Amino acid sequence: MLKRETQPSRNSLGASSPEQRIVLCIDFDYFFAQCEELRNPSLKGKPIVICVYSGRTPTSGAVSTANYIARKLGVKSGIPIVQAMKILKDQKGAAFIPMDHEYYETLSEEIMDSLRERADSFEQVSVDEAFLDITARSHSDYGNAEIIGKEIKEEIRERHGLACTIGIGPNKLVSKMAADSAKPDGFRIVRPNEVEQFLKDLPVGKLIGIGPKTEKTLNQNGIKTIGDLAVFPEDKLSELFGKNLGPLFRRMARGEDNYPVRERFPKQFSKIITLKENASTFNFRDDVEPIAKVLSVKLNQTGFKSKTIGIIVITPELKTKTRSKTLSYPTSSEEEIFSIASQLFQEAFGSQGEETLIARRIGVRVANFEEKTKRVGDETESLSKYIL
DNA sequence: ACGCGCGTGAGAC
DNA sequence: TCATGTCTCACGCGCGT
Ligand SMILES: Nc1ncnc2c1ncn2[C@H]1C[C@H](O)[C@@H](COP(=O)(O)OP(=O)(O)OP(=O)(O)O)O1
Ligand SMILES: [Mg+2]
Repeated sequence: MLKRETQPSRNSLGASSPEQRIVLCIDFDYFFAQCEELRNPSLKGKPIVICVYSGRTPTSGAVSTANYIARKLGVKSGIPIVQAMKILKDQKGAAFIPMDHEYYETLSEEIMDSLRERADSFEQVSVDEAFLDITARSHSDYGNAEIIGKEIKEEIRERHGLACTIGIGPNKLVSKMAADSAKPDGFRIVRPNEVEQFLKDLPVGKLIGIGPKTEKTLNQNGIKTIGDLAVFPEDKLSELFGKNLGPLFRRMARGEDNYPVRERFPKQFSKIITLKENASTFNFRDDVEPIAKVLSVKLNQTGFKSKTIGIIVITPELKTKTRSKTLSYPTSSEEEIFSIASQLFQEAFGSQGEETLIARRIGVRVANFEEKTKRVGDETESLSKYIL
């Protein structure tokens, strides 16, 4: 019962008519865990859990990712480490490895650099994921796109030793969903005339941007599949999700997405730590200063300065509270970040009186960047990452 | 009406 | 039965212009 699938554009072939793009999405398989296998091949065949230890107790923390052997048993991103330990307690040789983000970042950069050369335009979405616009070099031909995609996949395996999954489609949204449907070690093309069939029977929650909260609301309104969402009255959706998000969801359900593949630049940096014990007051020099230092160094290394400095407090109930302050000038100074963050913490925890805010985790954020040196074509603000 | 600053919430990785 | 860390975007509100 779906209707159309793309939106403007009729033309075929030739240059870059608005929606004859071909977009490739590449996503490395169980990335952090696969990186660990790469430097320690004896791990292969065993369950691997990449852990973010918070330092609260020796085992407290969460799982960053797990390889597919562990995943089959129920270990996945975000669950408590102890829960993963319980799941794997009878598995011989299960490996719990502390996250080594720098190492993964290094491998990622090497691969991303080689990918960038293979695209008309390139967008790195995360440490293990990127979009390549390959419209021109495939001449808008999916046969050519298939050849290019398979070349890339094998090149990464041969040159870098990593398995990845590639999805190809008429836009970022579809290419990403194609990749999601094919992992691990997969390759999938969804052509424009296949988009509707591809999407229609998937649960709405599989749509990028529809998380647990939105899915629940949709389900309560009888919307179970992406196909349901695609034909649900637009005004009702606007009522439920607002006049922008409602229609947006509907367009996404139709596989429509005009958002260009373009380089991204960071807009904020933050650092959050978990306190050894919950606290409503703490030693700024011990807790806040090192955070300010890290952020200052990062700003200086990347050549950004920020006008907005904020703090983040996560309560024992895991609610997030934030306070922020915008300066009339941009800064990267450690002292300044430290001093403003401290002020905001004082304020938030009520220097005197006030109800007592209790923190489980605290953090600092810098945002509102101005570039120190040059600036490249940063552009507009817009709706979601995936649609016009 | 618009842009900005601020706080919150949702989502992705 | 414990719940990381980092980032992006949307929304709603108040405010000044
Ligand atoms: N909730 C999280 N907390 C911390 N780190 C995360 C989280 N989710 C993902 N990551 C990190 C670890 C992942 O290896 C990496 C890439 O994420 P993602 O592509 O979603 O999973 P993955 O690469 O491990 O598995 P796969 O892509 O095969 O499903 O980002
Ligand atoms: Mg991945």
